[in-house]
Amino acid sequence: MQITRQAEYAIKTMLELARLPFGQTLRTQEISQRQEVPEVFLKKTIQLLARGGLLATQRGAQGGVRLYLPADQITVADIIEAVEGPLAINPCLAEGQHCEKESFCPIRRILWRAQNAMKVELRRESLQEILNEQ
Amino acid sequence: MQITRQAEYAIKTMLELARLPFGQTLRTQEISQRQEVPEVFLKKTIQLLARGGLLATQRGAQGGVRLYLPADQITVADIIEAVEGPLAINPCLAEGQHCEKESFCPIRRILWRAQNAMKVELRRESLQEILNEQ
DNA sequence: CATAATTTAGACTAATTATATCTTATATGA
DNA sequence: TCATATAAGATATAATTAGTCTAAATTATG
Repeated sequence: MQITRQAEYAIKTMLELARLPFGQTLRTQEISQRQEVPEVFLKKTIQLLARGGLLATQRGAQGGVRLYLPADQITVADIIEAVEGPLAINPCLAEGQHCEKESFCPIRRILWRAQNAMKVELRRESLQEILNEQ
Repeated sequence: MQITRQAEYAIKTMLELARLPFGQTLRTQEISQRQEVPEVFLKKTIQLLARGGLLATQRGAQGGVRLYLPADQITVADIIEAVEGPLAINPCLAEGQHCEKESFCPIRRILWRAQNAMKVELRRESLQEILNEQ
């Protein structure tokens, strides 16, 4: 019932980048040091975020990572989904999933409500708003 | 971000028992067949529920498993906690946990809200109410 | 008291998921 | 065009979760 460590690292990374003026890059190494996450592992995490359309990466000297969208257009839900896949607390509740017991399964209904309540919160605020709150 | 398969089996088991008049027992084998969960694994799950104070078990002939409390006093949150431990979407958010960054960590605040919203839903209805809804 | 039914307990295996490392490809600037 | 910085991709290791098997303990019943 926990998000993965990788998802946590991803959120930290995105927040770190969201503090910069939009468009500015940071090296993975720098992020890893500031947020105290293992660098090589962070690179893989960044790959997932890039594939998910949340980060732009640039190789080579002067390269690095930057947000693909402005911080007011990204939510924590987006980040978790980019790293873990669909936000679902049970396989049968992932979007696009159907179960033949769906119509009468009492578990599905209660879990769906819980999942939905959680999603609503994770989508409520953008990274920008989260940082402004402090 | 998912509950474990074991937690799902546990919820199914508890709902199956909640359909019976309070005090009535069912054999593990019977539950496993009705709910289509592997029997030997279900036994382990039942142990956890019994240790968590949710089930009473009785060995021997005519033995079996029954609810320890009436179905209107049990929530899905109770069941998940008995099987998985504290309901937390990140280690730092488990009850009793403290983190020195707590006061200013932006991740903690947003995740806490999401976790709380989910918990509220999982505690909103008793097993009795869940079954009555159908 | 003997027997059969049934759960308990623990060790073990297999599968899946998470984490970490190593190698390759690409971009930049001298 | 070469050396270096940097991310991408592939592979290996570790941890967790899921499931099985065996033996022992408990209880009801004849």
